[in-house]
Amino acid sequence: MRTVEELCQRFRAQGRKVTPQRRFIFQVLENRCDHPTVEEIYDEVRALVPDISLATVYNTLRELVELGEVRELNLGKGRSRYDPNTTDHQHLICVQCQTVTDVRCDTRCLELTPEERQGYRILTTTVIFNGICPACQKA
Amino acid sequence: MRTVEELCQRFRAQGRKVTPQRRFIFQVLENRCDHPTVEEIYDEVRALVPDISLATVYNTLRELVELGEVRELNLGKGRSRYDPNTTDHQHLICVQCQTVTDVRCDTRCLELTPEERQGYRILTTTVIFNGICPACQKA
DNA sequence: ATGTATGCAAAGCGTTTGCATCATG
DNA sequence: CATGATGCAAACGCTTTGCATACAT
Repeated sequence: MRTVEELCQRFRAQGRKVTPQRRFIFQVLENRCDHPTVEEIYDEVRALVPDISLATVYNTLRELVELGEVRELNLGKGRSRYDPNTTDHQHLICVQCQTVTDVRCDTRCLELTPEERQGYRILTTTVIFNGICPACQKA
Repeated sequence: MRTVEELCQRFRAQGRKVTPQRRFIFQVLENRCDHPTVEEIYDEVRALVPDISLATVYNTLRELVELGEVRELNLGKGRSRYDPNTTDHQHLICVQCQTVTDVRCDTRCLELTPEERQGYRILTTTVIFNGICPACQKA
């Protein structure tokens, strides 16, 4: 995802408006690698703009996802998580505490053979490593 | 997943009861590779037991998942899909029509190095190939 | 006879939407 | 000043739960 200022420019360039609420949401997301949920983002932004509505957070996140500035992670049931890192990478998920960590690993070996492809045209490949994080291993 | 009769035995062995509703749900799932949703299973079972309740389908599916007889697929938003194939395999998903197809491919190359693992103990690796199915490519 | 399963309806949870009001460009 | 954004609350879709009744063991 771009910097807060770049995002503001991009929004304006598209006829969208830059409100204080949006600016704070961008700020909370910037350089974030802990894959927060909407609720977590909402709580942090609310510390800065006390009467922001949850719907505004949802709406702004949806726009950021549509613009390709943020990636939405649907890791099974429950709430979505948001990832401002839009470069190619995979995720490590702790099955106990649900912590999500970025991994960068070579996935080229996953290229399917024509038979395996079954006529599909492959666009992207998602890899999720499910495991137990260091903290949960101790407990 | 086991055969209908084997499942019935397993249920009884655990103190669970084998009702006609459950038997029909097992039957609809047996040898199934199209990854049906709860709604689809419900509709098919209802053709056999007209006044079965949706809650019974949900409850029975949950039990089958807990017993490891059926795998629940949470592919992003929306409803879950159920897969009676519990052997090691991956999925091809059409991003347009949401069709899910099984793939069997070698994922051994995805073994993470110690640095990549970041202290996690990896249990399973989920791979999803997102693409466009043959039918949608024509349209 | 005991206890689990059922159907129904209501509640739950995360997310979206409608609408009157507000404020950016 | 026009248009898009906001906050609120209600609606939504999927899933779970509470409860009285029915049925498998």
